[in-house]
Amino acid sequence: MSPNPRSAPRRERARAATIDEIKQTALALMRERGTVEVRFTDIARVMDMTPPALYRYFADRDELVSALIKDAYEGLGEAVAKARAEAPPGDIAAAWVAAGQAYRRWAHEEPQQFALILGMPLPDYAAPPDGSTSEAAGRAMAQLSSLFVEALHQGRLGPPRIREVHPAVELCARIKHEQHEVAVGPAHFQAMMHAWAALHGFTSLEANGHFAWMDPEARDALFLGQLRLAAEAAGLPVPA
Amino acid sequence: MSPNPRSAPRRERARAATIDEIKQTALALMRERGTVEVRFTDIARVMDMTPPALYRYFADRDELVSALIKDAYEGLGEAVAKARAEAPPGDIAAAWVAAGQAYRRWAHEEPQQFALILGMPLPDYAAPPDGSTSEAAGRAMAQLSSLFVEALHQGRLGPPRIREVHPAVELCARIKHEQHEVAVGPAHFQAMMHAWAALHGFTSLEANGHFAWMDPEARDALFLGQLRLAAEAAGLPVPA
DNA sequence: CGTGTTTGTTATGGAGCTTAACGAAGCTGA
DNA sequence: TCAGCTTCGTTAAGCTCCATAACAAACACG
Repeated sequence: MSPNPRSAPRRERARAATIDEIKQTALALMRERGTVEVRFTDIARVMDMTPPALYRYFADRDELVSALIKDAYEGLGEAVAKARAEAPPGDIAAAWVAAGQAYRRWAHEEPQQFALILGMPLPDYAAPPDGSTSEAAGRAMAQLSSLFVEALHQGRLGPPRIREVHPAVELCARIKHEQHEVAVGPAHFQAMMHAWAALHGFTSLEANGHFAWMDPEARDALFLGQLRLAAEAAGLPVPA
Repeated sequence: MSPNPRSAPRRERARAATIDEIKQTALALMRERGTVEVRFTDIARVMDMTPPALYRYFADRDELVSALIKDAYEGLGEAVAKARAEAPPGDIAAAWVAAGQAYRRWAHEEPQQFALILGMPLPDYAAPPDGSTSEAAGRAMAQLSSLFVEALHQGRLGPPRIREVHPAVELCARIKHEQHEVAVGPAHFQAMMHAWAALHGFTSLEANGHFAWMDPEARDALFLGQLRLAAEAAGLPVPA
């Protein structure tokens, strides 16, 4: 064992650390400038490197952005999952509020990342080829779906306030059900989508500054109202 | 009147036409490439001009984008107003559906313009200094508000499904009321915001491709369900 | 017509992305 | 230890685009 047997992994770790530093620097610059645009030149300058050096780690700028998008998907998913896990166990209403607040808070704190994954898709970014077209959609649905399942098991899932489920929607629900992505019936599937849309709408408008004329306290209250309304319509226990 | 007395206006008209052509070309390129980015070089090439010529009409690229944003505000506002006007007069439910469908259709047909005004704001674009921070928000509110007023006058505006209105929200509603931007009470003000958020959430998710895995027919049905739910919660007549 | 304005051109500079060519450092194995 | 390979960084250079400057043509108007 003349050299270090972990020498190769060490180099890999250094590489991983550099990749991470690049991404973190890119995020910091995005936050600083309030844009999703990011210049290789700036990243290099902050990192005390020359721009071409970055090409050892990312083939081009799009590849960096793709990596940032992937991270953002995970970041949002984790934030929501963590909030749900930290809510009082068994309390569906609290879990729904916690998840919604996490979604909103993440969007508010990371508007650039939020725009990256849920705003207009980049022209050339291809979703990771591992299946799911939109990972964020998948995660959101999974989080929501499990909430409904938990409520069902507790016998606290009421009928959603939906007049009738259109056959096409029912078909979609069945497909999702067979893919084990959604474990509830068609009516609750539709209710889930409505709840997600309402949550996302408020979040998106607020994150993009269209509620800036409102008092923060009013925004908070309004958001809670939106969550209550969605829960009520979906047949979930209504938060206090 | 040796030359044409309207000769000066003629030149102005030519200028206006060129400005319009630049903007239309920019929009066409945005649609074609699926981006909000637009290159002066490309616009000039399409218009058989050289890039510097464009600087006779717009000081820089940001000024062009600002003009496009302003147009987009108007485009969305007009689309919604037109749809409302064409709905059967006096039928609140139909008007709500028509307005919502117009909002959704416009976002679907012009995702770039939609992103421009309701997506992440550009870093350096300053809202037109004539007051309203977000014109789109103002227009949307005005459209919604007038819908509620009409329902009220018809005696068909029920109580919104809202438990209690938070004092901060009530204050916001009063301010808006005094500014003559919203002519309904606090509870219905809150209901309006909820309705707008739900409408916008579905529209935004769909326009950004996050419902692409769904059948178009299912999306249509889902959207209608969302509108019904929002109307019901707001105390508006519920569409059929 | 002659003058000043408008609108276009070509020439030029500067910034950013990206590739190519090269050098320094570190791992690897005799 | 030392030669060879890989990795990582540099400098040099080309391309594209934004933007300004300087200049030429078209045009309104007295």
